[in-house]
Amino acid sequence: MTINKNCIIRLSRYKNALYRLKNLGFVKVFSDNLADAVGVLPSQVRKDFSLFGLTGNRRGGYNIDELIESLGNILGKDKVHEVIVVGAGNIGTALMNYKGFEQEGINLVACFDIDPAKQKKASGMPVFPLEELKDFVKQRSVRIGIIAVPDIAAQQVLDIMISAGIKGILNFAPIRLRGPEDLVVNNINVELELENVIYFVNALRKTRGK
Amino acid sequence: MTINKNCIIRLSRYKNALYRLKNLGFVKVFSDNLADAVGVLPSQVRKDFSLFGLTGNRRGGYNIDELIESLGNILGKDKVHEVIVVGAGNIGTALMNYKGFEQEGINLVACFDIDPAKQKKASGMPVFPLEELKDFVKQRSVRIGIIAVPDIAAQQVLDIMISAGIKGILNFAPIRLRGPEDLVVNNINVELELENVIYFVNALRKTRGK
DNA sequence: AGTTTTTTGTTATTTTTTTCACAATAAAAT
DNA sequence: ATTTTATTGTGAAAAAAATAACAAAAAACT
Ligand SMILES: NC(=O)c1ccc[n+]([C@@H]2O[C@H](COP(=O)([O-])OP(=O)(O)OC[C@H]3O[C@@H](n4cnc5c(N)ncnc54)[C@H](O)[C@@H]3O)[C@@H](O)[C@H]2O)c1
Ligand SMILES: NC(=O)c1ccc[n+]([C@@H]2O[C@H](COP(=O)([O-])OP(=O)(O)OC[C@H]3O[C@@H](n4cnc5c(N)ncnc54)[C@H](O)[C@@H]3O)[C@@H](O)[C@H]2O)c1
Repeated sequence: MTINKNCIIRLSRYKNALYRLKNLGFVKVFSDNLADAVGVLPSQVRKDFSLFGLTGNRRGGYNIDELIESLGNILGKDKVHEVIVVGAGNIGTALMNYKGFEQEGINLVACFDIDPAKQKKASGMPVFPLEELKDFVKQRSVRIGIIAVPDIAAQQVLDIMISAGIKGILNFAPIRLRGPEDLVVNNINVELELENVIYFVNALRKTRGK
Repeated sequence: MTINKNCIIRLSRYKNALYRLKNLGFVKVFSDNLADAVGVLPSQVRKDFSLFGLTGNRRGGYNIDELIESLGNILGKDKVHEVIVVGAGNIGTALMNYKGFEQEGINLVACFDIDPAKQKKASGMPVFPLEELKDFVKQRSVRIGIIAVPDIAAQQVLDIMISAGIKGILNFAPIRLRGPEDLVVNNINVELELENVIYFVNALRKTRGK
């Protein structure tokens, strides 16, 4: 059983689909419902579940509440996770304003920036000077951080975060970050994804005529 | 030769790494330099290049300028691509303010929103009423669009975009979009990525003791 | 009660992707 | 001019992931 990023991503998607099905009033679900909701094959759903010992009833499908609970446990939804943001620019501000994290047990607790003009402690989420990051993270044992600073600053910010005890990073800077082997880094590169969409639109136009 | 999303993503990464190397004054590059910059094995780099007929010189590596040009052609960097944004909220505004797209030949030309309070034609990028999307897109033959509206509105917005002629989507709404087979959709799901980071941080803590 | 139908859970198969391995070759060194 | 060294380009091998296949089991039906 190899822990595979795509597999965990699928678990999150199953969980989100289950929330929706539950809201729609469903009580049980079959692997092909989930497959359809997420865009994979039913055998993939059952394979993923099997990997984590998630079981249903033959001919009876899966109980949605139980499945949500089990997936929640696997994905760490049983506790609230505190997360810091570094960089109070366009992206950092968008994240701080976003209301959707709370329901997922993700709690953005503070932001840090080098620009004094961005710093504010009054209303909304506090934005502290970068120098205060280390103490804050250590004191509150924050493990997860988001990097939303320009690419040239990203590695240096990461190094500070690592020294403070951060173990997992969501990185928006379009640069490959270097860190110890046990550091978890997921990258979101908007330009790359757009460029990729453009490539495939062109590629399809070429192959499918017109 | 199967066109594979990850492979194209790697081509973009190689291209970005080459920009940096060029700025640093390098003229030629070896597969292991690129591999290191991007975080893959040298054989992967050569395999990718081989798939697209990109060649270098045995023992001489690759000429950076030539490689940038070739990758640029493959990735459609020879022309400027017009892109529209739908949803002038947190994410939409962050994207509109972002200066980095221009250098990549990506031109965000307009935004559309249903909320009259968000609409403005004066300074900066124009934000038009949603009803004007179809005409705008048809008239300018825009092919690519970004969805930055709440999840409940995303599918309905997509349908409008498709009817207007949009062929490729970058979607920020945490929902699976349905469209015709030849529609290209890349999703950016920030919560999912964060949840994933959290999972692996916890998983590592469990396996590696402490 | 027995038969049919449906859906799981898991093993086997296939496909895809990555990695290896090495001959071909060009530059550098002798 | 010959030898050594370094690096590509690609076909073969290995690894990983996805898909299919199907026996086991449980519900529904007769
Ligand atoms: N905004 C977008 O839509 C977008 C799109 C694609 C990629 N990105 C990437 O996301 C990242 C953030 O983009 P943005 O548009 O929010 O940038 P931004 O310039 O709006 O904000 C960056 C913030 O980081 C702060 N900062 C700079 N150096 C710092 C440091 N060493 N420590 C702490 N704070 C520091 C700045 O003061 C600023 O507030 C960038 O790497 C960018 O390339 C953004
Ligand atoms: N902001 C974030 O950091 C963040 C994080 C994770 C996911 N997301 C996702 O990104 C999307 C956008 O998030 P946001 O924070 O920018 O939302 P937002 O609420 O700030 O903005 C949404 C905008 O879309 C507009 N809108 C609503 N329905 C519309 C319609 N039918 N047609 C056109 N415009 C419409 C609204 O008027 C608003 O301006 C959402 O799907 C959200 O779940 C955002």
